[in-house]
Formats: sequence, structure tokens, C-alpha cells
Amino acid sequence: MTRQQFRRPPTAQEAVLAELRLSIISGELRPGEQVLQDALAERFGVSRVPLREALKILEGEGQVIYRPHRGYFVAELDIDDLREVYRIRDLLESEAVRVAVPQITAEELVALTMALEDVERASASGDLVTMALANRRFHFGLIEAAQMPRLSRLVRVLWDATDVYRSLYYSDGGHREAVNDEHSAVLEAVRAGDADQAEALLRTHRERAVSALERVLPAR
Amino acid sequence: MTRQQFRRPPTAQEAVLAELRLSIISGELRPGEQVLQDALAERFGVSRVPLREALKILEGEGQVIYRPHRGYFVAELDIDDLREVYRIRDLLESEAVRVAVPQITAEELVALTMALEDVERASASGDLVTMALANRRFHFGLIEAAQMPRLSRLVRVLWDATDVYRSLYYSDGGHREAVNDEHSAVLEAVRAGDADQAEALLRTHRERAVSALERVLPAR
DNA sequence: GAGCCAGGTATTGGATACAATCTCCATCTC
DNA sequence: GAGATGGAGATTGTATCCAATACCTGGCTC
Repeated sequence: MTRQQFRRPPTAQEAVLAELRLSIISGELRPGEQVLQDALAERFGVSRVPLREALKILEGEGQVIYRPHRGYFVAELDIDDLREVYRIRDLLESEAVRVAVPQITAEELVALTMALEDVERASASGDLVTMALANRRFHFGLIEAAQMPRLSRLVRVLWDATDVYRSLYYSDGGHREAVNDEHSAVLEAVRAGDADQAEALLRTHRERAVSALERVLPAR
Repeated sequence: MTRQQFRRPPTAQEAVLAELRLSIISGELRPGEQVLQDALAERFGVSRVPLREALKILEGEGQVIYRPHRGYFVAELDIDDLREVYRIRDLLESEAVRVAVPQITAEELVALTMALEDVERASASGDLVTMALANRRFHFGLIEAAQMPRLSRLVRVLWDATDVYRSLYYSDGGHREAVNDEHSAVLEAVRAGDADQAEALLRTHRERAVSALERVLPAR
């Protein structure tokens, strides 16, 4: 059994970046709110320099908005943004699946299966954090099988942008059940080498999530 | 006649960012080369802090690679990367055109026409820098008519990633001529409201560029 | 001679201090 | 009273300085 290695971030900026992501997902930093650098830096126990570098990364991902001499503000996502993100995801993820399915390896299929089971277990026990992680492993396991690193990166950023809302979707037990059924069907199609079917199933999978979220989000 | 307003960058980081982009496009900073912070900061007449923030932006765009405690290195683009970038552009730009054509306004059409003429003039006089700028105005004028800000942003980053090679393509007079014909045909289709035709023409337009570049680029 | 270790140098990472800018509110002008 | 003006306080932007890390070179061991 290999020892679980501590991956202490090699730099403060990376540690701060991870913390910032958590703060945004958890809603501790609320949309629209200004990121007060002095206060946050003190809370993280670092100076403002690494904090600002981490914020620049988040700016590039659209998670925060930068206004010169005014500062950084947590991005607000309205329903139109959500639709746009999902539309772009549709384009990119569909391509990934079409490329991935014909060339997926046995190892990757095993990883996918395990991720799927992890989602089911976490879903049953109501552990939403674990479920979200396993869900990512499932989806990105498939996407990364396309061997298109830039595309994977873009999709990852799009997922991050809507992370806040995804947990909202999972908090409903009915949705969790649907997700599991949909995952199984997708995996089946991938195993059968039916890219078109997998693509279609994943599209439905996403559309379910969007329309559920549209009912919850403010209309702008 | 309104006076040309000075847009002096409000912060050093933005000024440095613009300079860095130029240095990369012009090849002054060569692919794979390490960005030595002290030297560059001195050359730009700023401290390392704003330089580092500008580099973080470029890192997010994939223009430079960051390795902790080692520094920033100018990204290298091989032929597979180029193909991937163009494949993603195809997906995103095709969507943009499909959305844009049915809803484009008269003002936007005028802007497009003017951009097209600017490209032709610059092409004829062999002014490659002006041509590249006008070419962007043409393409992004169309893309932005889709009113999908995130998609526009992603496409812009993809263009930036391959800027180095685009000027290579334009340096050939024959290519420049083909580009002008293709632009005219695209504009015609957009005017006629034929989104499918515009999409197809733009796809060909891109494919010409890729295959020409593939013949020039190192095979890895 | 190959490989390893130690120490010096170059370079990056981060803390602090100060400068520039914005925001807000009181005051003044008309 | 509406709008302009000016200044105090808060916040961001940048320069400088020091610490931490990586890289390179020379010497040592076997």
C-alpha cells in the first residue's frame, strides 16, 4: 500500500488559489461581493502578493471580475450565463465523446466504472461533496480519453464556473437518482462503442440539469 | 471630428501585458525560452510584481507555462496543438455564426463591410500588421454578433494562441488573395441570411489556413 | 571514470512599505 | 436645493528587500 502523499502546495499562491475556490463554491464569498485583499490575505496568513496572483488565475477563468483600481469582485452568474456555459459545454463535450469513444482503453473503462460506482455510493449516503468529486471523475474520465488537453482544460473551466449551482442540483434526492440512471446508460453506450448514443445521452443529462436549475435561478 | 483619446493603460500590469503579447507574437520571446523576470522588468521599466501578474494572465491563456520555483516559459505549439486549436475554433465559431446570422443588425453589417475593405487595402499594400488587425475586426465582428460573451472570449484566446503562425500564413501573397475572396463570399452569405452557407465557407477558410501551416510547422 | 555530495550563484517567491487611486461625504457655489 | 469641489480615509498598485528554492560546478569517494 503506497503511502498517501501529502501534496502540500509548493507555493503560497497555489494554496491560496485552492482556498479561494473553496470559498467561492461554498458561498462564503458571495457573488458580486468585493474581495477585500487585506482581510483575506490576513485570514489565509499570507501577504497580498500571492493572493493577487491567485486572483489573476480566477480572473482568467471568469470566476472573479477585475476592475483596475477598484479590485476583484466575485462573478455573478445569471440565467443567460448559465445557458451560455451549458451551450458551450454541449459543443465541446460532444466533440470529446465522439473522439473518445472509438479509442477508449480498457484501463480508462475500468476507471469510469469505478467512478460511476463511487457516485452511486456517495449519492445513496447523501455525501454531496464526495459525490461531486466522483461525478467529475466520471465525466472527465471520458472527456480526457479524447486526448485533447486544451479542450479538457476549457471544459474544466466551464464546470468550475457553474460549480456553485451544481451542488444545488444534487441536493435533491430525485435528481441524484436520475443522475445515476443516466450515468449507467452512458457507460453502457461507451462500452458498446456507440458514440452517437453516448453523445445523445450526455446531452439529455446536461439538459435535465439546466432546466432544473433554470427553475431555481433568478431571472436576472 | 472627435479627438483620438489617449488610452494610457491605467495600470502597469496592463501595459506590461500588452508588451508581452507583442514580444511573443513578434518572436522576440521565443517558444520554450524562459522569461527572466529581472531582465524583462528592467526592460519595461517596472518592478517584477506587475510583470508577474501579467504573466499569470498569459498562463491562463496558455501562452506561457508556469513551473513553480522555476519560472515562466514561452509555450511551444506543435502541429498537434495547432490542429486541436483549430478543431475547437471550428466548433465554437460555427456555433457563433449560426446564432449571429439570423440576428445581425444593419450597423454590424456596416462594420463588417468596412473591416473587409480594410483587410483588402492592407493586403494590397502588404501591410501585414494592419491586415491582421482588420482581419480580427472582420471575424470578431461576426462572432460577437452572436451576443455570447463567454464564447467570444474563448475564441479570442484560441486566436491569440496561434497568432504567431497566422502572420506566417499572411506573408504569402497568394494566401492573402484567397483570404479576400473568401471573406467576400462569407459576407455575401451573411447578408443573404444564409447561416449554413456562411458556416461552410468559414470552415473552408480555416481549413485552408491549417493545411498551409501544417506544411510549414515542425512535425514535433 | 562514474556517481554523489557540498557549497556558491542565479532566480523565483513573498513580506513589507509606500505611492496612486478611488470612494464618500462635507462644504461651497449658484 | 442641485451640482460642483475638495479633502479624509480606505483600498488597490508597485517598488524594494529578504527568504526559499533550484541549478551548476568542483571536489570527493569508491
